[in-house]
Amino acid sequence: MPLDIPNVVIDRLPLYYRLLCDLHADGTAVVSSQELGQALGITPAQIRKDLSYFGRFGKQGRGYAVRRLTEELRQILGLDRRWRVVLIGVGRLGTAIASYRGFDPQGFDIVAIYDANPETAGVKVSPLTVRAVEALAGDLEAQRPDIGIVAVPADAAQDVIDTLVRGGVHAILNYAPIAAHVPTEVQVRQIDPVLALQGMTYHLRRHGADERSRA
Amino acid sequence: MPLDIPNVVIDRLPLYYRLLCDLHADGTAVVSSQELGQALGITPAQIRKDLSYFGRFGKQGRGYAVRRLTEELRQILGLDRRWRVVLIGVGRLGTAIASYRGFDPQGFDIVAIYDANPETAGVKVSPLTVRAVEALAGDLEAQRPDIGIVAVPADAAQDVIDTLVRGGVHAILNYAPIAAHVPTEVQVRQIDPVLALQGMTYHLRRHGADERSRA
DNA sequence: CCTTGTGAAATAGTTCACAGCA
DNA sequence: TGCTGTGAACTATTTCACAAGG
Repeated sequence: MPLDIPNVVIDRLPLYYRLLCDLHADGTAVVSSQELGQALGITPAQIRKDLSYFGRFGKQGRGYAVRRLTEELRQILGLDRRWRVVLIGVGRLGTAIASYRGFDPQGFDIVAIYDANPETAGVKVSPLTVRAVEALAGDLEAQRPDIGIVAVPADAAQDVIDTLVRGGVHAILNYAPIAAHVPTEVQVRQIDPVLALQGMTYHLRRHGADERSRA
Repeated sequence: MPLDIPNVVIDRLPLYYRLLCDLHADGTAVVSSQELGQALGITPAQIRKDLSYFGRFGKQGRGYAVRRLTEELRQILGLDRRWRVVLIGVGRLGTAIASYRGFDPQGFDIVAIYDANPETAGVKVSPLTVRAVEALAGDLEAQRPDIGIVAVPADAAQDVIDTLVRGGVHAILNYAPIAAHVPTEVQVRQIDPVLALQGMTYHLRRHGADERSRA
């Protein structure tokens, strides 16, 4: 119902969802915001507030029914269906992504994989044959996938992203080290280990004195 | 000098730094906050404010000298030195990380790689031999690396992280799908494609009507 | 002109603290 | 008692808007 839910809230939901799935697998039936917070390093108040945007899922004095809340979050996040994913770029990283076992159980099906290198066109990952990237635009029209994963070199990435967007893809997971340009209605998430490392070295520096004194 | 710089600001700095490096490589000598913002999808005011936490690097009426600003950011982020990195987990993902060419030019040296699988102990990535994960704790004492990259399965990750922390590592890049528990003085960055995808499916759902009407 | 650097204003997000219910 | 759900208070972050300088 509510249309103006902060984006930070949305991005925490998958965290809650994953923990709840684990709890459910462990046989836990009820959990409090306190316990959830402890496990995730988030304050209980924040978790309660986040969930309250979507409804009243808890029972006072008890906590949240794990099964019920898992189901609600699955609905909210749109994980009650499967999503069709295309992967572009089948180098070492792309191959690792294509063969990652974590997507399928969460409802993400990689339905096609593409590479610009003509020598890479051939059977690669178990059920999928690598297609020429030139076929991407046409395939998008025919196949209408929901999500694109971009694992091509930086200098090819914006072109691939443009093709995906023109082909009607509204969600892109970008592993290429560029600031992707997309229309506002297209979701992008960036995965960039170098930026992550550089964000940490800032803190390491300011902390160097401590570290050295332990030597 | 200033000690209370918002963390969001720090995490944008690497973005600026990378763009400035690119501009420098292209021969651009001066750039305005306007232009930087355009390229990164960030408001010019935000960029000016972010930079102002660290000093006055611009010239009114002109903009920022690319070379100067790049140099300042390199200092600020601690990229004016090399950092020693250990990688734990040499499966498909770990192998892709170990052979990624993007770390070295940014000052990150992978100095050792570890795996729990005894069969994996042997020469793997060009200059490095995979070591048994049992050797990690001892090696940390001797080698004192700065950063750990964790690419092991979820159920092994917290143990590895504990070992890294006990061994004096203060920055961890975690690819394992768990909420890592570390003391506050240890930096952690999470790389989790499934969480990223799940954050996007929420938006895809709320947008489904548009998409279907195009069919 | 043009663009920075920056207080002040506005917005966004988090935490508090307590009423209400099992 | 124990815990949720939630306005209100607080804190953080972004944006505005303009003086000042080249």
